[in-house]
Amino acid sequence: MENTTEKEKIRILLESPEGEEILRHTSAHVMAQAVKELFPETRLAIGPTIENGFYYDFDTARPFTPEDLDKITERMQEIVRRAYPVVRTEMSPDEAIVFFEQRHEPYKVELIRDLMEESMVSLYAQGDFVDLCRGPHLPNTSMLKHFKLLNVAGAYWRGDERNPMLQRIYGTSFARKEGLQNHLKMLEEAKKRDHRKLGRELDLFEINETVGGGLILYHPKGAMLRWILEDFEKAEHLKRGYLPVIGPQILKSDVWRISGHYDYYKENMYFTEIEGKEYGIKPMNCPAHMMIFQSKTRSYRDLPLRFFELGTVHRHEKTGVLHGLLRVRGFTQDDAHIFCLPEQLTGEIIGVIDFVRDVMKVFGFEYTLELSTRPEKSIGSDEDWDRATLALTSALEEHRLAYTINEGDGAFYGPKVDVKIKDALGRSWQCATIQCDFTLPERFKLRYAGQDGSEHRPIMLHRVILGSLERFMAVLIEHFAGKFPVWLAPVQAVVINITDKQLSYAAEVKEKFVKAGIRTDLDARNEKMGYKIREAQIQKIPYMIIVGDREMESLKISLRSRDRGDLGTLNIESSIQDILKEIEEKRIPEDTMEIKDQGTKIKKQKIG
RNA sequence: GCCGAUGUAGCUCAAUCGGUAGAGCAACUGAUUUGUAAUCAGUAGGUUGUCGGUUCGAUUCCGGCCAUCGGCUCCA
Repeated sequence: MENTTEKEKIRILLESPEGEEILRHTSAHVMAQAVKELFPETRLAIGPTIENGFYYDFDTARPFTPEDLDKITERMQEIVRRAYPVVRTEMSPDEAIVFFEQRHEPYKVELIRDLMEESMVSLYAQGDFVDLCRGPHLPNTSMLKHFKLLNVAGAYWRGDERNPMLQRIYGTSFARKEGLQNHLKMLEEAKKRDHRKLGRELDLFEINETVGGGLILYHPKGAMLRWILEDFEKAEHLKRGYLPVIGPQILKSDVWRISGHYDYYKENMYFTEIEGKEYGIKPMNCPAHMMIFQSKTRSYRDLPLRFFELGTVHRHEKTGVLHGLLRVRGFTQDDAHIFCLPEQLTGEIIGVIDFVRDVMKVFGFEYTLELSTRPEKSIGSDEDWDRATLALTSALEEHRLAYTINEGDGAFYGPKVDVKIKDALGRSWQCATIQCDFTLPERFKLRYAGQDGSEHRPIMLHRVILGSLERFMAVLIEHFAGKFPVWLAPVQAVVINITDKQLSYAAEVKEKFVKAGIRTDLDARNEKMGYKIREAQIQKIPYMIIVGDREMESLKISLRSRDRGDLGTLNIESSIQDILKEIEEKRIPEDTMEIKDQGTKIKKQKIG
């Protein structure tokens, strides 16, 4: 028997991040054991831990059903009750191969073949179940308490689509009941905030089967939100010396040959034909910007030149990857290309990072920076790479910005800095990215006249701040759970009359708000006030302006805030001023940051 | 693209064993004139995703396609 202090110690250890990782790993083994007991013909593949959980891949005769998950859960609980000690043994890779061949586990054998240079491999056993595993594990299966199997999915062996598809079961496991409960609550909250659900409920946008997958129809309120973001972006870019440019939707394939897209990106592009000439619908904005740079002789005095475009691009994405506004086939990027002198590069990068900082502050996002360096498959000279990487790092260092390095994760044409923002549920999203590119200036033969009178190649940065407006809107919707700050709310206020008697006064009040520049509706329907308030709350309209006899007689209004409830009877003019101030300051509602969890889901989208 | 699930009214869902579909909300009409999250009554609304097969008869069974959802893969 363990004494209490010993138990206490173990409990504390298990609650640490490392402890929970071990716990989850053992959970995966217990699940595999349960599956083997219930379906002995199943072959084991791999079962690692992931953020907040674990999974195990199985090769099965038939896919698992939700009922199977229930059975597996029951059997897991039984295995926990059986309280098997978890025993580590070691053997040489050769012995291990024989061992797993005897047990008819071909995937394990394949894994061991990659470990042949090791002198020993470790195995963990609990009861009859033995798995190849580096460990460590819990000493006993009875220590598993709070776990739940979540879903089944197909997954390729070793993540390669040429390999057979296995059945993966995802689950989660925690040392404390509250941990599990919180996590499940977070998943539920994420479901409630799902931008696809809120997009319908708030009547922002739709994706229509007849129109096509991955193509967005913005409804008036969604389009309003887009406009607000676009106006904001235009103003911010003008403040920072960007010049507007606009390229066409289709460009002759000649351009795509120059840019390299015709060779490297063709399978993601759509093509059309005009009078026998092939045109490509743009998947990126850069070639048009290159052409505009090229359109006349440029001098070093013109640089830096910052071309900005809210550029709508179309990319062929496989049907299975489409996902609401997050992964679409047509989207608009807040795209810019900065052409500069070598000595301007660091300053320009800092300028973009500052830009990102300012913008993310406005929306209330925390973020982290990641530097991605040269990948194996890449083009350009070592000098170019070194110079560009140095420019990025020195910009980060000079600004004393914390960043992590993704070795070899850069674009094939240059290194990049990605910005990962973190939403109210702790999930991260990639939005902004800054990429150095030597290829395109080369391919388009861009040049400027230097101070020395000779021609030089400018350096170019691609960058987006919000990334794709579609994606950013999705993140905003989920981050705010549809309760947008007033400045972003498509409808900022709604006038609610109590009876028909106040209709004309209500219309007057609405006019005053509208004239002041506040997006205000009038709900003149013959419904009870409570009904209209309920509807406005559900529509997450920031302010409800209530007018009854009392307000009409005193020429006042009663104001109700979506977030703070009844604010009492107020003057029209001072209410307008207060709301305008809130809009001006782009104030963020306090309750946005409700639930935090470690859940991390990274969605990337390429820029051009 | 791959594995699995799903597709019924604008939305959320129901329909026993195969016998041509029903509710709530929304919409519309009428009554009601209301004080901080749902007033009452009535009316209308459907080629059950789509194409084909089996059957006397298909929302139901089978197959193809499309789309969506959960993943995988992909994401210059």
